[in-house]
This record gives sequence, structure tokens and C-alpha cells, in this order.
Amino acid sequence: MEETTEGKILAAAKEVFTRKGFAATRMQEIADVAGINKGLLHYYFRSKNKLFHAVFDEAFGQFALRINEVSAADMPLLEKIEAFVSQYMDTLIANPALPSFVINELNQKGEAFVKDLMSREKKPNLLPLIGQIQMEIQAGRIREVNPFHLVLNMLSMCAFPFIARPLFQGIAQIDDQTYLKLMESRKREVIDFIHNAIKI
Amino acid sequence: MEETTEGKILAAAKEVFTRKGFAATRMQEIADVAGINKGLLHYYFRSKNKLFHAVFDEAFGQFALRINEVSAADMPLLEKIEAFVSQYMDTLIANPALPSFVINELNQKGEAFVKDLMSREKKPNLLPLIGQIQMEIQAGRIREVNPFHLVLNMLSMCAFPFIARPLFQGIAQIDDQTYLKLMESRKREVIDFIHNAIKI
DNA sequence: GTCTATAGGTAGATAGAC
DNA sequence: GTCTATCTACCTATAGAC
Repeated sequence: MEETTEGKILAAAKEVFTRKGFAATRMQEIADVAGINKGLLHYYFRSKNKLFHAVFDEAFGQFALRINEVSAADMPLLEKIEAFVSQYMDTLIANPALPSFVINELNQKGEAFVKDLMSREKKPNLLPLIGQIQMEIQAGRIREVNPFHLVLNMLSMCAFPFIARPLFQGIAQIDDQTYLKLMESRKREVIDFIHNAIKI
Repeated sequence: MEETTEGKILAAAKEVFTRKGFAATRMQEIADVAGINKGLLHYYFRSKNKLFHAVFDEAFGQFALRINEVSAADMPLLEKIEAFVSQYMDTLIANPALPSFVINELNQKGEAFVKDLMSREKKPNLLPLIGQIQMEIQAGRIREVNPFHLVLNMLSMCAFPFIARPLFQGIAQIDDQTYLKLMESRKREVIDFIHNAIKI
């Protein structure tokens, strides 16, 4: 992020909002992390809600963009799955707290919030990928799976380990660094898992 | 839940805490849902924190119990996977908001909270299941997969669709009932997916 | 046990000096 | 643009009547 005050605020807000969620976040803490005065937050972003939306919309837009790029790419299916898992997990390794942030807020803000989000330009579109899966099935090149569930499986295996990270780290008794290394090796594991699950 | 005042409070607290999370929950709303006076909440459970722990510990205990039952059961692996997916998803269909509640709070309460939780009697134990997977691999009865990741895959595919439910419902534009029906048919799909992924 | 009233503290937002 | 001081509202928790 830039060195401008606005940039420092956005970076700090992203850090605190993603870690604590909207309701538990205090404007004071954002100001402290940014190293500036609390009043400045309101000078740049009139309210907590507006600041939150600046952070959330950017995160969600990035998520949608990444999904759509791969979904609509001109690539053989198996390659596409490999590219998706690899790229998506790299993004998550770089921003481990992001998926739980997005999903928590979607859960808590209610239906109207989601409806509004899906009426934007930058919404995720999985139809190209689902269509491609259907074609591969009809051509007899992969096993007959439900395309919706296949996509859901792929997203689940990529994202869930990051969302449920405290749980698994707690169960397995491992530290942050070890967990992230596990996620690194996980990419290959998930790709192979999916390939074996759908091959004829 | 019982018809006693304490029972009504616990039921209401579970409903509101799971829907809004700890920070966004108001004691007043719990009292309203329970149909009682706000002061009574403090009479029965001294503080918001204590009331929260009563709800959370119960939910987490149930989760751990279910995991451990299947993990340690005396069953062939493929049967065990089938039983786990089927039973676990049934629980989630009956309590769709529970996993995101547990996981959100684990994310937000910090490391000390998780450490404390894992030092209890009722912690989840996946070692028996992982050991059994290792034995099957050594016996050459399933493909060589990383046991940790296999278990993670299974849990991910079961739980993630419920945690990310608003997202997928928004993307797919379907209502609550349709989504739950999709989850019903998903059980078979996930079981087959795993079997194909690990078979020789 | 159950209610009303209120204390005490905190957080978002604003006003105004510099 | 940036800071200090403060207003206002809300929320947890308690005190006390019934």
C-alpha cells in the first residue's frame, strides 16, 4: 500500500477488519495500527461502515476477478483445474485471513447485503467452468460427476484449510510457519486428488 | 430445549450467537428471542461471556464427540468414510449455521482461546483415522495419499458448503430450501468422489 | 424468580484549534 | 491535513422493588 495517509488507513483497516471482523473492530485500533489519529479516519472515510466497504469491496472484487479469469480461460480442463488450485492457494497463502473475513461478513450481514453484492459488475461467474465440465463428460473424457459439486469440491479443498486454520493448527499442534508449509505441499496433493477422482 | 427459563435462554442465545457472532450479539436481542427480561440473563449467567461459553462449549463438544466416534470406530476405511460424510453432513443440514459460528469465533478469539479449548477432555482426535489410512496404504489397498490431507479434504468438502453458503446461494441464485436439497444429494457425490480419488 | 431503573463504561462521530 | 476534546448513543451489568 502507498505511503499516503489514505493508504496507511486502508492497509490498517484491512489488517484489523480481517482479523477481528466488522463488529469487534474498534476505530481506535485501526488508528493505532495506522499510526495516526482516530479523527483522521472520519476525515477520510466518513463512517466505520464506509471504511469497511472500501476494504470489503476491494477484497471481494479481487476474489471474483481471480475466479472469473480462470473460469473463462481458454484451456483444457485438467490444466485449468491445476492452474486454479495452484493460483488460488498461492493467493490464500499470501493472505491467509482473507477468506474467513469475506465469508464471516457474508454470513453476518444478512441477505440484503449479499443480494446487493451480486448485482455488481464484479461478481464471480462459474458458468464457463461448469459448461466446460459438462462438455468433457459428454465427450467421455472424464467420469460422470455433477459439475456443480465438482466446482464446490475444488473450492472447498482450497479455501477451507485457511478458514478452519485455528482449528486444525490446534488439533495438530503445529505453528504458523509449519502450517503454511503444509499448505504449500497441499497444492500438488489436491490437484492429484481431483485428477484421480474424475479420470475415467 | 426445555421449557425452563434457563432452557429458553440457552436456546435463544444459541440462535442469536450463531447467527450474529459474539461481538455483534446484543443481550437485549437474546432476551427478546427468549421472551424474557434482560435482567434475567445476568441472573442465570452472570455475564455475556459466561453465556457465550455455555453455548460455545456445548456446540464444540458435540462437534468433537461426533468426530471422535467415527474416527475411533472399528470399521473398514471405505465404510468409515461413507459413515463419516453421511452422518456429518446430516448434522450440518440440521444445524447449518453451527460450523461458521464455531470457526468464526475460533478465528477471532485468538490463540489463547484455542489453546485453552484443546487442553480440555472433549477435544477432537483424528489420530485413529489417520493411522488407519496409513495402514491401508502400506497394505496397498488404497492409493498413496498424504493421510493428513485426505482427512482435510473430507472435512473441507463436508463443511465448507455450509460455511460459504451465502456466497454459493448468491452465485447460483437459489433459495434456502433448494440449497439444502443440493446438500442432501451432495452426500453421495462426495463419498463417490473420495472413493474414486483414493482407489488403486 | 422476575421485573424496572439506572449506573458505568465504551465506541462512533463531530467541533474546533492549529 | 492533523490533532485534542467532547458529545451522544448504546450496551453490559448491577441495584433494588415486588
